[in-house]
Amino acid sequence: MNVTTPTSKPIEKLPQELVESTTFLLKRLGFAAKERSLGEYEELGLRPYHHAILLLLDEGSRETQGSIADALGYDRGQLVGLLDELEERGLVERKRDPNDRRRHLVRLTGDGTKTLRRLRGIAGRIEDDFLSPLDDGERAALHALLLRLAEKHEPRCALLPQQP
Amino acid sequence: MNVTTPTSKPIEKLPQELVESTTFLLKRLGFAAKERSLGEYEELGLRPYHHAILLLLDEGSRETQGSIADALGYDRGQLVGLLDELEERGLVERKRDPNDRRRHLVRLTGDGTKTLRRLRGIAGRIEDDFLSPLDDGERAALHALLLRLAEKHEPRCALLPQQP
DNA sequence: TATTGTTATACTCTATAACTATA
DNA sequence: TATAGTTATAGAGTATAACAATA
Repeated sequence: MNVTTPTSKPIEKLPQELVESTTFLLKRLGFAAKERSLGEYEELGLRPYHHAILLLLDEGSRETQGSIADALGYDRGQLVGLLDELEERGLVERKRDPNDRRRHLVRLTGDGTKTLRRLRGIAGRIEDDFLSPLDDGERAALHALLLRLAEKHEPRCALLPQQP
Repeated sequence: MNVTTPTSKPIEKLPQELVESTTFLLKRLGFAAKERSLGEYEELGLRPYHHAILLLLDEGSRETQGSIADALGYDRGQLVGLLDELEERGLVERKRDPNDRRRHLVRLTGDGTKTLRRLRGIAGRIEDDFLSPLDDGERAALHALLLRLAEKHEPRCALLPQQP
């Protein structure tokens, strides 16, 4: 459902109760951020999913497909297609793990590193534009609050080990 | 892509750069909030879209389909199906506007009001659980910050008229 | 001719599960 | 038998545009 484009006419207001709901704002802003990202990444023919994969590979050299999927929370079947697209463009390489021939080891290529640099630039611009209504202190405060929520709802975001 | 269910195994960490990105956290948390809402609303056979429509009708008695779509940012074609579902359950009524027979006037029924009460209860519980890592002051601070962003990215959320 | 609501279509996303090859 | 990766399929969600009635 297209929720992004404001009408040009006098703007009809959302119900007050929705605007007062923090989870509603999170849903709408998350959607807006996603739409923005999809649009900006399009110039490289990639999506945020690809960026996340390249970032992960850039951090810890070689990963198996299963560990990539687990770390990013992606479905393994979906990951195959994403890696196919990255491999076709020569941004990553897959090769069999000689120790366990069921596994594929994936790694960044030189072109992948270059493309990652461009993606970082795009992502940085999106971040800065999206947060432009806030000053630096407010941005830090928002990030800290979101991180607290993410530790509960997205445990992969946790900075420190969970205490159950 | 299934991003909700944490694995039971030792949790693989997301790339640090993603966790440090506020827009990334907004996307993930917005998605998590959406999934949570969809699940909880299921017991009534409804979705958050229906809740938003009922809230809008509850605020300002009779609305045309076009004004509902504009206020909520929904596609008009999609709204038809949502209203069909609400009408089948007897939660809203549609009738032609005698002044302009192209228009349909939509209003809440008594059952609609009752169901809205139950939806408010569900939404309140979701809100409280989702924000449970934060105390009251932190929740207010987060809401205020998100509202600032929403005024830019979702003008319908604006509390005061825009100054262009 | 423009607008309101409706319907139909197509396209994207994603969830599921069957399949292979290795272990 | 269980696991890693692959492939195929179906379903939900949504965007687009054609359409009928009315202005």
